[in-house]
Amino acid sequence: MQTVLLMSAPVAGNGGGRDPRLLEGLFSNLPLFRDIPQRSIAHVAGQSRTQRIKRGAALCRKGERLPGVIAMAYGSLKLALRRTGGDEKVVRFLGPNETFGEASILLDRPCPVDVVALADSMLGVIPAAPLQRLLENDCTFARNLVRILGARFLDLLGEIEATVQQNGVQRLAHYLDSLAEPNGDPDTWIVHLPANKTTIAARLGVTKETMSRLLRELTNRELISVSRREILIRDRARLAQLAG
Amino acid sequence: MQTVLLMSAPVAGNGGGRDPRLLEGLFSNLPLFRDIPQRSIAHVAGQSRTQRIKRGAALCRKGERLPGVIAMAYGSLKLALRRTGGDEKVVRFLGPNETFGEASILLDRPCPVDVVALADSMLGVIPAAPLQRLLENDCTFARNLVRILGARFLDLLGEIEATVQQNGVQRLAHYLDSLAEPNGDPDTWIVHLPANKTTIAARLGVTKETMSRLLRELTNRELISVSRREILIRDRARLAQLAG
DNA sequence: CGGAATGTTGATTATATTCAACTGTTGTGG
DNA sequence: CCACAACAGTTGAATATAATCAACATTCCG
Repeated sequence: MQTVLLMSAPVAGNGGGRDPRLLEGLFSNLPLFRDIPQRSIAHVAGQSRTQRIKRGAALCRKGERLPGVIAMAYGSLKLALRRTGGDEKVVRFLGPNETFGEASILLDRPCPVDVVALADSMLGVIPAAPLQRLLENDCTFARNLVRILGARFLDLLGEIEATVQQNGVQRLAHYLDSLAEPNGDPDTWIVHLPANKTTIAARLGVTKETMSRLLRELTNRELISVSRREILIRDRARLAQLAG
Repeated sequence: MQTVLLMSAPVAGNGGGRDPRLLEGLFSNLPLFRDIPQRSIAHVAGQSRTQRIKRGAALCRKGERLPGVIAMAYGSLKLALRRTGGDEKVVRFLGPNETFGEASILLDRPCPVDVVALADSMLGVIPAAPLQRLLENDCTFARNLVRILGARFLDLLGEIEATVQQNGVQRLAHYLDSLAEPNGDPDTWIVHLPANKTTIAARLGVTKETMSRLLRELTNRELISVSRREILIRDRARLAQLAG
């Protein structure tokens, strides 16, 4: 642990600050900077800043300019599209060591989604300029970006596939299956939902009411049991089968 | 016009063949190879082949390995996801000088969609090896890919946004508006549908029956008139307003 | 403790699908 | 060139799925 003496320089009241050490450590573990020389990473970190953001606050709204590529240190964010009627479709959750905004920043396009904190969070903000320069000068960085953007593209296509060819129950079953983690008991699995049920509903493209009914449906079939954000998978095989 | 003497070397019965000249010309105009030295393009062309494909035939099925990045010379393809019940969701149409498969090929992933010819077509097939080599050795190529993949990603996100927050009429209105071309008359616009109505329906994510009803709806409101694949936009302002 | 946020439930409604029958169009081989 | 089969499009009725509306219950936090 760093002492207060080493802690970051002036932190603005708005939650922004500088802390090149911390940023360099954060960036070094990102796929974005894989195999990039440490001095390049340090240089980018020197141009970047940290930002704290409170649960419920928006880092950026759809259509605004993103301040830079976002690299999560801790907490969690949601990326969401607004829907008619005030509700939303969550496109992705963002947790520690994940990044967002590469495409928007490098193509100089406005932010395609709302970016909102689900919990008090801290993240690094890497402005466009040093990334553009790195893209010009370091082929490894360009190749990292090709991998990242390619994977994002294919993931998104997978999302479309799921929403287009599966109904609510199937999507929920698949989602739960994808989050299943081993339990003490070898027969059952546990899922800890990464957000509240309303937000998970938005992630699955249904309303909270529908989500509630879907969970009850699976509970009635004795496939799962629900307790707050903890879901016990009682019959993973049948659940997976349901997912298609 | 080339004479028979200059025409491509042995063309296999399956529609595949070699024609480095033609391929080099085709590739030179692609964003993929922008600012790439002609000799590199020629080298890639030397490793590539042409392929003819008949209307209705599949170039590749979802889950299979793509033979390479596809570069359209003439004709048109659809990229589609299969849905339960045998119908499909068309993700993209592909016309002359457009490319497909960069992400799948470079990340060595299976083809994420069915690729089917809507008309007799010819295309270039660029196998993975020379592209991988170019990616390793030519930063410009890597940067081209970053632009292309980034744009594809943002386009796809736009698609999701449209399907998620607009109903059928709105999507159709927006789609027609996006295809509108000037007419003789300055008050009206014309749209030539790039495929038959069933396929356009699949592009918009509705059934052909719904598509038919939507078109009639817009016709009844005197916003358009329909004649085969030709659609006359009679009131573009109101149509665009409808699109939201 | 109390108010705000989150979640549940039932009744009703909107939107588009499915099914079925029918019409129109196109392209092919006799 | 026509007959005809395959394909494409239209229309109506019944149905499925999930959204919306409204009321209430529960949980979370300050």
